[in-house]
Formats: sequence, C-alpha cells, structure tokens
Amino acid sequence: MPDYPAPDMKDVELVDVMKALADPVRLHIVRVLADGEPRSKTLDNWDVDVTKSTMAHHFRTLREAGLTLTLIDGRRHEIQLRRAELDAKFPGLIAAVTAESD
Amino acid sequence: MPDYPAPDMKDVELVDVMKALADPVRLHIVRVLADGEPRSKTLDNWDVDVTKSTMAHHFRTLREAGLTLTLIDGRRHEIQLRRAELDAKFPGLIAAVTAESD
DNA sequence: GCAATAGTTCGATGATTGTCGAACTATTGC
DNA sequence: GCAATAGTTCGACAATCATCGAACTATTGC
Repeated sequence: MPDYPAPDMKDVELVDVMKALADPVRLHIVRVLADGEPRSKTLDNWDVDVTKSTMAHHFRTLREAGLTLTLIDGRRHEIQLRRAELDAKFPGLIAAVTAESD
Repeated sequence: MPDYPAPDMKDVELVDVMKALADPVRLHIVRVLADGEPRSKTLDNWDVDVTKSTMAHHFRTLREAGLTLTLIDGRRHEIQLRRAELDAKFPGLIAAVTAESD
C-alpha cells in the first residue's frame, strides 16, 4: 500500500536522469515502459540476463532518479514510467531515448 | 592538422551517448556547444571549476563517445558538437538535453 | 634557438557503481 | 500456521570514473 518514495519532479535534475539512463539494463527497462503503462517487476517481463537482486537495484535507481513509480499491491509490485511528468519537465527526452534507431 | 579520431556515427550507441552526458561538466559543455559552432578548448570558455587536465579528459570522453569533433589548427584546438549527425541518428535528443528547464 | 602558450598524457587516489548470492520481509493460499 | 511466492536489503567484489599535479608535446613569435 505505501508505495516506495519517489522524488518530487521539481527536484529532479537532468544530470541525474541522464545517469539513470546511462546503463544498458535501465535504458532497456525505460524503453519497455515507454507507453506509460505499469508492469510487474517479475524477471520474465524484462528479457535481461541479470539476477533478481540486480534488477531490484536498477528499479530503485530509476525510482530515486525520478523516472519511475512503484505501485504496490500485496506481494505484487508494478513499475511505471512517470511519462507525463517527465514530458512536462524534459520535453522530448523520453521520446528521444525510446525511439528505435537503426 | 590530423584531428583526433572520432567514431563513425553508425557505430555510436545511445547508451554510450547517455554515459557521456551523465556528468555535470560534460552536460554543460554540450549545452554550450549546442549551436553547432566550434569553440576553443581554452579553460576560460567554459566557466567550470576544474583543471586543464580534467577538461582534457572530458573532451576526450565526449569525442570518443561520438558527440564531438576536435579541430586542430596549430596549437589551437577547437571542439564542435556533431549536431547534424546526432540529430539524424538520435532525433530530438540534443534538443531535449540542451533545452533549459525551469 | 628559446621562452611562452595550448593542450595532452600519465600515474595515483578516492568515490561510485554493477553485479552477485544469501538472508530477510511481507503477502498469499491452503 | 505454514509453505510458497515476490521482491528487497546487505555485504562483498571488481571495474569504472572524476579529479588532480606533474611531466610531456607541439606550435608560435621573437
């Protein structure tokens, strides 16, 4: 019920967003989340080759940087990109990093 | 005359661009260079509080990540953002990170 | 040639980070 | 209550990185 704390968007700095995106696993997560829909944190969802604890670390990093929210429902956690807020604060950024390039 | 080697844009990966931008000094440099015009590497140009050798490290990092070119003219070096190439490969990215946010 | 200038490279240092396994917490279903 | 499930936290480890000063390279102007 009490979801994990995420920073106020007004306190989110671009350089910290960039740091959060400067890792292949996290960049992949954000791309999957690009549509703004929440997704379960279950490993199967992500098609990455790291352990649960490593994923927990990346989820936390994204949340603390201001990129995502964690929604808790019982023992199920969902992660969601703060798409609208990010678009308002950093216009075009999410679109640019989630566009597929050749 | 022989400028420093920079990667082919086709070999530039987004995650490496993000890593290059995930530092306050380098992000600042890129913002200054946003217009695509070359600028001398002279310390005075950058209004940052680091030494010459640290700046040389950041200039090299940006170049090797594919973000900039170094133009050499005698003992004068200029650095230039590869604006058009970056815009073609990662549309909207440079605009997003160089926009000033409130 | 020589002093000054512009910038790079080298080696060291401390801080941060990505990764893992193991232990832990909390929830569900029986 | 208890076993199973979903996920986090902790401690450790290796790798990377930002920073600096000192030494170095190359060019200019006299």
